[in-house]
Order: sequence, then C-alpha cells, then structure tokens
Amino acid sequence: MRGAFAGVCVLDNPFYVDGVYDYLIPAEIEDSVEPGRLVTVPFGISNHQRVGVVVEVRASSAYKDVKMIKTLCPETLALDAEQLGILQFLKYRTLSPTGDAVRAMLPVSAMARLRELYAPTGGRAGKLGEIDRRVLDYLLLHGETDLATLRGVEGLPAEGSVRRLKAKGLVTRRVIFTEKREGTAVRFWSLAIPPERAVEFAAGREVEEEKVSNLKQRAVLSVLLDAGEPMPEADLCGQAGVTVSPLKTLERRGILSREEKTLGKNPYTDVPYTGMTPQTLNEEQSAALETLWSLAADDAPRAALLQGVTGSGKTCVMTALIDRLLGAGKGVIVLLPEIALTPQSVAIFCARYGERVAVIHSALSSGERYDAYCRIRRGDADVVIGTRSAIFAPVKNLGAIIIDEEQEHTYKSDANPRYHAKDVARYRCNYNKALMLLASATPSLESAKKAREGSYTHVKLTKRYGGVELPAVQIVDMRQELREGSGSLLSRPLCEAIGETLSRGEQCILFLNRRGYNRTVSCRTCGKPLTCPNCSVAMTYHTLRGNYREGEMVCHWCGKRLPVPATCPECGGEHLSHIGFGTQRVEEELKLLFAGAKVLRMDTDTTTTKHAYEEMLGKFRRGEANILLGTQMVTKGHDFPGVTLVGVLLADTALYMDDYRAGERTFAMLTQVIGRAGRRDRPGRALIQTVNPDSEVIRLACAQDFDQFFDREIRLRNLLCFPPFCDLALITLSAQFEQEVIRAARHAAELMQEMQKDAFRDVQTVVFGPFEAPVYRVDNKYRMRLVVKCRLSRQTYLFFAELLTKFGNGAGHRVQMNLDFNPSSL
DNA sequence: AGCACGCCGACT
DNA sequence: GTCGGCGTGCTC
Repeated sequence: MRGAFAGVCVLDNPFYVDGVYDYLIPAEIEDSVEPGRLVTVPFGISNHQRVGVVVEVRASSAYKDVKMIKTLCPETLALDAEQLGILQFLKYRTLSPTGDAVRAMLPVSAMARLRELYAPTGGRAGKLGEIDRRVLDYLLLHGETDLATLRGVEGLPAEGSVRRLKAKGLVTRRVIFTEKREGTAVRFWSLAIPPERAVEFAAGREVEEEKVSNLKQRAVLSVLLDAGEPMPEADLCGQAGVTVSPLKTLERRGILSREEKTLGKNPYTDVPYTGMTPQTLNEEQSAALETLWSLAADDAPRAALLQGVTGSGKTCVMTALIDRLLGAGKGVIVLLPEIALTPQSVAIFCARYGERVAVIHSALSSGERYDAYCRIRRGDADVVIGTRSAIFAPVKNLGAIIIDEEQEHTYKSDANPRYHAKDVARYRCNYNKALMLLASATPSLESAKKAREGSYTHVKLTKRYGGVELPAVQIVDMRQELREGSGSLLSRPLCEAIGETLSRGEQCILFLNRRGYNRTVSCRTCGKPLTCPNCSVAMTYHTLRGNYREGEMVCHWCGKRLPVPATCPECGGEHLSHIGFGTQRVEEELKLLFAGAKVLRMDTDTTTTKHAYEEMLGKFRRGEANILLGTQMVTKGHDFPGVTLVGVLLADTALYMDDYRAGERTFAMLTQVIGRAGRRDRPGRALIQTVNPDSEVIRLACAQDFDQFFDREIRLRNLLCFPPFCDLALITLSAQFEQEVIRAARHAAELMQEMQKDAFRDVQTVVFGPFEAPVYRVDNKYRMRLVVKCRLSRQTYLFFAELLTKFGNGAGHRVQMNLDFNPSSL
C-alpha cells in the first residue's frame, strides 16, 4: 500500500511561505506520483493552480482539510533522486525558495511549456479601464484563452490586465502543461528504397514498371541522393525548390520515409579542430594522469587540484582522464568560464568524443537547451561541456566533474539561487563517489589552502609543454609618465617594443583592465589608491544624490565613510586623481604612432555578438592584424602562435578594486596575460606598466611565483579576517521608499542582535552597516546593505533562514531582503 | 506573493 | 448608512 498523501513544495512561493504542503493523491495517478514529480495543485484561498514538486509520499497527513493534486506533469520534467538531493542542498545553502532552485536545475524551456489560461467568470463588470475592457470582451467572445495568444491578439500588456481582472474576480486562471514539443522537433526525410533504384527514378527512367515522371519529385530524389543521408525537411524542400507536397506523394508511393527527430543539433560539431593535441604525455603529465585516475577510479568521493603553469598541457591530462572514465562507463562534466568556451576549446572535445558531447552555454536557444537536457538525461550524451549552469546536467553515472580556471568568479551565481558551482560539484561528487577536479594556473586562495592542508590532492605540472620558455618580463614605472600629465598609456619602452615587434612582422597583444573605472581615487605622486583604514581595500568614490561636489569615500566592506582628502594620506602629494582610461583612446594613439599597423580593438563595445568576437579572434590568429587591444577577453586560453609581445597597459586598475580579492585577481590576470607571449620557436616578451612598480603582487606575478604570492596573501587574509578565514554574508534590502529601506535595514540589524541573545547565542557574527549599496538606486529602488562576517555552519544557515522568515513576515512585504553568501563581488 | 478579513474616513 | 483605503495574517 502506497501513501495517499504527497508532500509538495509549491514553486514561486517566497521563502517564508516555502514549506511542504500536504495534498491528496487522486487514485488514478497514485502509482505515478513519487518524489521528484512535478504536479499542479490548488493553492491558497484563491485556489489558483500552481506548479509544485513532490518531495515525499506518505500514508497520512496531520491536516484535515487537505486539497487534491490537480494534474501530473510529464515524466521528462521529473527530478531523479540525485536532483532532489541537489534541490535540497541548493535550498539549504543559498536559502532561496524552491521555485528559484528548481528553475536553475531544469532547462527553462521545459518550464516554459506551462501555459497560463484565462477564462471569464461571467461576473458583473463595474468600471474598467480601456485595455481591461478590451481584454475582457475578447475573453467573453472567445472563451478561455492562452496568455500568449491574448498578448498577441491585443498587442497590449495583457499580463497587467488579466491580473487586474483576476483581482476583481472577473476572470480565473488555470495553469496547464502542454505535452506538445514546440519548435524543436525536426522532421527528417530519407530514401525508403535502395539508392541504385532512386538514381534511375531521379533520371526519369523506368525500373520494374515503375517510374517517377513528376519533375519536382525527381528533384527531391536527386537532392536526397546528393546528400547521401537523411535530410531535415526544411533543407530538402529548400534545395529542391519544392513544398512538402511532393515529399508526401513520394512517401505514399513508398519511395521516401520520414522520421521525427528531436535530437538537438550540436552547434559546435562542425568546427574543425585545427590545433594540435599531443597524443603522448610527457613524464610529468603521465604521473599526474595516474594520480588523478587512481582517485577517480576509487570508490569514494575525492577532490584534487591540478595546478599547472600556462602551457603545461593541463588539457591533455584532462582529456586523457576523460578517455579512461568513458572507458569505464562513467560520465563527465567539464565547466569552463564563459569567455573560455570558444569553438576552439569545444572542438577539442567534439573531435574526440563526437555525438557524446553536449555543450551548454548562455547562447543556446531554449529549444537547444531542452534538447541537450534530454540527450543527457537519456544517457545519449555523457560528456558535458559548459558554463556554470552545466553543473546541473543530469549526467548518468557521473565519474568526475572538472572545473577549469577554478578561480574564476563567474562560477558563483549572482542571481537567485546564489550558488557556487564548486559547492554543487562537491555535493554531486559526494553523491556519486566521483572526483572533483579543479584546474588552474593560479588557483583561488581557498582551493590552494585546501590543497596545502591536504583535503584536496595537489597535482602539479611545472614544465611548459615542448620546453617553451616563459617570456622575459619588464616592469615599466608609469608614475613619471602620469606626473608629466601626458596621460598617455603608451610609455616609451612599450612604444619601442611595439615598434620592434611590428618590424619583425610579429604580433602583439595589449591588455587594459577596465574594472575599477573612475570610481577609485589615487595619488598621482606615489600611485597609491585611497584605502580603507579598517579593511585595506580601495575605497570607492560616491556621489550623494547625484551631487558631484558632495562626494565622499566609502568602504564597501565595513561601510566606513571619509571625506575626500585634499592631499594623499600616504605621501602628502597634492594631486589626487580618479583613474580610468578607455580602450578607444588607446586605439587612436596606436593608429597615430604606428601608421600602417592594423589594430583590432576588442571590448564590450566592439563585440556585441558572440559571432563578432569569434571573427575577431580568427582574424588575429590568421595574422590579418598586428595589434590586438582589449579587455579581459584577450587573456583567456587562446593560442596565438604569432604573438611575441604582450603589454599590460595598467596593471594597477585591478589592484584598485574595492575588494579584498583585488590582489588575487591582479595576480591571476597578470600571470595569464604574460603566458600569452611567445610560443614554441620564438621567445616572448612582456611589458607590465604600473604606477606601483614595487608592489609585491605585481613583482610576484611577473616572476610567476604562485607559492610566494600565496604565502603573502594568506597571511594578509588571516590578519584581516577575510575568507578563507571567515565567511561573508551580504544582506541587501531594497524598496521604493528611501526612509523605509533605511528603517528596514536598522530593523534587520536589531533583529539579528535579538536573535543572538537567545536561540542563536552560539552563532558568532560581526555585523557591518547598514550602509548604502555601491549603486544606491537601481530600478527606482533604494538599496541598503549589511555585511556579516561569520562562519557558515548548520546553525548559521538556520540563523539566516530565520532572519529571512521573520523579516518577510513582519515588514508588510514592501521591503525585500536578499541574501548572498560569499558574494563574488560587491 | 496573493488574497481575504477587518477596521477607519469620504461619498451615493 | 456603504465603498474602499491598506494593516494583519494565512496558505496543506
């Protein structure tokens, strides 16, 4: 006897309403309802249909007025046991509601297959607005209508209308699932007869008293014969210049057959892989592979850090490991940062594993995303390459999760649920007894620390592949240049180096980091940024209520405010400046100085589409330009064989970031950029321009000395108590009215204090703020913040969960509270 | 979030 | 006397 009641989490309930609700299971679907299934249920006083996920099935309920499940959603949308576990994990670790968590895990198009239907109730309509009137009239005339249709017919903001009408009780809402696949199903046509016979038909000749005389039908046959394989209907019709009608005739005659294929196209399979994958591993790589394989094959969850200098062939080790895992019948997920997920990097995997690869990235259409999801779920694809969200891919029998460039902050989600892909990876690896492999040339301090302490197996690759030497690095002191007020970012040494490189017919990359643009204040004399006395991070210039004169310096971590000083607190220099240079200006200068040189500028302005970006990189690789000038984009794993000079125009901009990770990011960025210069036969050269020539971080990055950088940085973090020595919780409050937000922020702070007096006395916190968010007003809402230093433990999560609940229940819903644990930036 | 219940001010 | 403002509280 199975249970007659289902515990259901209703999607789109806010956090403080997000409990498990009991529902009766209708007898006719009793056998199908099990944990993980999506259902629709009536909810609340209005009994509107909502979507929910079944989390348990029981024989009894403690409630007496239990409502009944309305419908069961398709099986393809059901969560399996592992996904249910991930769901609970996400909810617990990010304190986000079920709806947000489920939506992160399922492909959006699957959820979009929910349709909202509205029907008139026949109630007496009082005074109505023009639009509402028309919407209601339409409904009265046509009966129950889909929201999308309503939108299309009226060309009006129908959402608002139906909402108002519903509020007045004039219409009802119903949510249903459409079983039909929309848009992605492709019909394929193929020959149902031997090709020899088809050739005769196509030529108009008779075979065994049968003949195709219709010209259009013959055209279809020859196109299909040319292709030599089943063709999508659209292609076939297009190339033969016919409609579907001749195809159907041929099908009736038994000459053609059709097939509905739902297999999504893999947009990357047609990119030829041109680079070289060395088939043989060197000694160091082989040793690394054996270590990793022993961990992966082991019947216990494992974690390892693969740390290899740029060009040491981390990718070779990874693919060799994947080969073995696939051989053992295991699946793999490989995460890459968005900008590293290029056709080139994907082609390495596609060329090797072909149709077994599923690529998941932000440029996929919702249909493609859904197809990829289904292919993985069916087990047709067992190698998943993708960005952050690919961590949820329902890979069967997961053997390993590889996170490349693991220090990248893009692995942390900055929208609900605010999860870190690494945390989800660890959960999934534990569940599957799989290996979590973090790879990087410059690991995050957190990971490096764990590797040192032994909780991650530390695997190092120290030799550059093929014995390529690291470029010679030269530091250029920019203080002089800036003091002279030339304001140019092209120093004399750099210009000379560019000239020499161009004259040899070689290429250069110039890198300009635009983060921190114009928001920090630094001294022109000593080059030091204005830093917070408490946190030693750069302070940020704030204009108050748009008044530029009344600006002040604010620390985003502790909230400290200081007036903008007249002189530099470090050296007494009188010239303080806001720093910030654009790539555009540098481009102009380059064109002026090096007439005839072809400059490619690559930044967010010139690479609006992913396509434009690929094209630029292709152009540069083929040698159609001499200088590539760009932002972060130019630093990632692209192999440019012709580049012998790399210039960093201002290494300090990242250092000035108002973040305790500024040093870490500067180090990683510089190390990567330097690694871009010089491959194989030609020696490379790197010039680093800076106004802090004696900065430890810059010096160590130039020497590519991670270990020393780590020692120095970890000491600093320990001293100031920043992660990984504590955790940070960022509480953001937002609302339309300024006074309300300010009051709510104080209230939140008091609430925390009170809670810590009794039930949560053992939760240790240090609360900073409340203070204004860096961008105080967004979307007509004011935003206040609290930064809480704490240690995330079971008790701490409960503490914040209760804070969210108490706050949500109390404040009349007008002020929103948002929580982000260990945010990637402020 | 939604929605209803419920208790106070300006209107047919 | 009632319509409707939004404060408060509940949703299996």
